[in-house]
Amino acid sequence: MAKTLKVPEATIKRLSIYMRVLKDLEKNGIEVISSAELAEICGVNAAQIRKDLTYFGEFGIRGVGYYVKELHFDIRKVLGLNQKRNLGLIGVGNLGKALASYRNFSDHGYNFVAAFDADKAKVGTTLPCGIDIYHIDKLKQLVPELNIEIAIITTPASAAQDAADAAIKAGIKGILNFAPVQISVPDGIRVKKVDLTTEFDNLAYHLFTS
Amino acid sequence: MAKTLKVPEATIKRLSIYMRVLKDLEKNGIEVISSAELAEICGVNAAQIRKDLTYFGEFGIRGVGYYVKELHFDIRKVLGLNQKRNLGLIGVGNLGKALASYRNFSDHGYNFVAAFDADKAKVGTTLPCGIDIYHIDKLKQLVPELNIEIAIITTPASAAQDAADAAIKAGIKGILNFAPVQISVPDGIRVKKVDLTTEFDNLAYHLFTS
DNA sequence: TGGTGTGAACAACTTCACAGCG
DNA sequence: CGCTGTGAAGTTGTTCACACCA
Repeated sequence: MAKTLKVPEATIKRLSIYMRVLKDLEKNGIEVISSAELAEICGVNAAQIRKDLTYFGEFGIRGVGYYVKELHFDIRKVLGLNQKRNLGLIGVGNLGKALASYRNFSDHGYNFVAAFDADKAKVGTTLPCGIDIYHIDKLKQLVPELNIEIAIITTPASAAQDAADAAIKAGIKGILNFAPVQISVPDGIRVKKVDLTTEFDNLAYHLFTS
Repeated sequence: MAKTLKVPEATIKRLSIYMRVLKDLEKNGIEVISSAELAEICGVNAAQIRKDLTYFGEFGIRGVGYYVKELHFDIRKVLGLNQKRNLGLIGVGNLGKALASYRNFSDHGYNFVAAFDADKAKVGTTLPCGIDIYHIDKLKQLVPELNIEIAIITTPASAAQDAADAAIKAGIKGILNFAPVQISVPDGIRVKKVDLTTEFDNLAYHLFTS
């Protein structure tokens, strides 16, 4: 019985992790798992897992645990990941190329369908992974045409805001921003920033301080 | 007057962001900034910034704000980022190569000094960015020799745990793990996992669910 | 019996509101 | 006067502990 209390942001993040682990367990033929065992693998508290799940319903069997395959399917559905998503890459540098060819994304239903760059020398060429590179001006046309839902920005910091503006004007609703700069967007558009340097800073702090 | 109350994890993460913004402001010749202005740029609450800073001392001037250059320096010091760090890359695939050549890291004092891989065909060659590739067996020797402090794991999931084990045996204390798998480590070793697929999942959830 | 589902206690983090200082 | 620094209030997220059920 799905309740519609507001779901903590932290819960959403963990569900995505549970899903990955369940997928793995399923592949290895594990059929049933308890919250305690799953917690151990995911590195979280067992009550946490049970509580996370109650936001969306009851999925377990008392005295037994959870059916791996079933729970995997249910979480998938809850997260809206039971369908493929088309991605557009904006900014074809080293990082962009690496992301576009990262197998793990397509394994999870995320497919790059086009790449965009301002550099005329790159436009018209094709990435090793088979994705064509278009000029940024083509966003407006290709976003609807190829049904691109999410833009991945891997431009230099100085070009990131323009890239975001162009993507939004073309109809993009979600952006994953790898450029080391905060970009501002109108209401209704969702941006996630992935700041790798921040991760280093954090690690360094914990390693070398006090 | 630095107090030694425990510092929230969330505060550490934000300090790293403030620092990046302050660095930028300094470059643009801004000399003074109020918590309200800085908050606006960072997308957080002004009181949050002031509170974050109180964990480490008093850095502002009432009625005025903060001296950009000074605050930048102080946060840098607090985070232990006032010195360079040597990184070792383990797993020379597309992602690894992209990270090693990412200018933004070296701009912030993080330098890749060696790369390691199990593939004999890669060993002995040099990356475009000038970093030599060694066999994983060389970790034990080169980690102390090159003073490598942090390992960046970009191997396939199946090789990540072995890579971590080897790095730890060689004396590494901090690991940034890009492989899509949870790795387990002994006490005293710090691991940060960067899970890019999770970021997509999160974005997709917010975009396409209720 | 053993493990889920969950209210209630607890802990962590954020925001408010204002005293106090430059 | 304006903006910092900070106790106190408010909010959000986590863990406990146990009733309940397969």
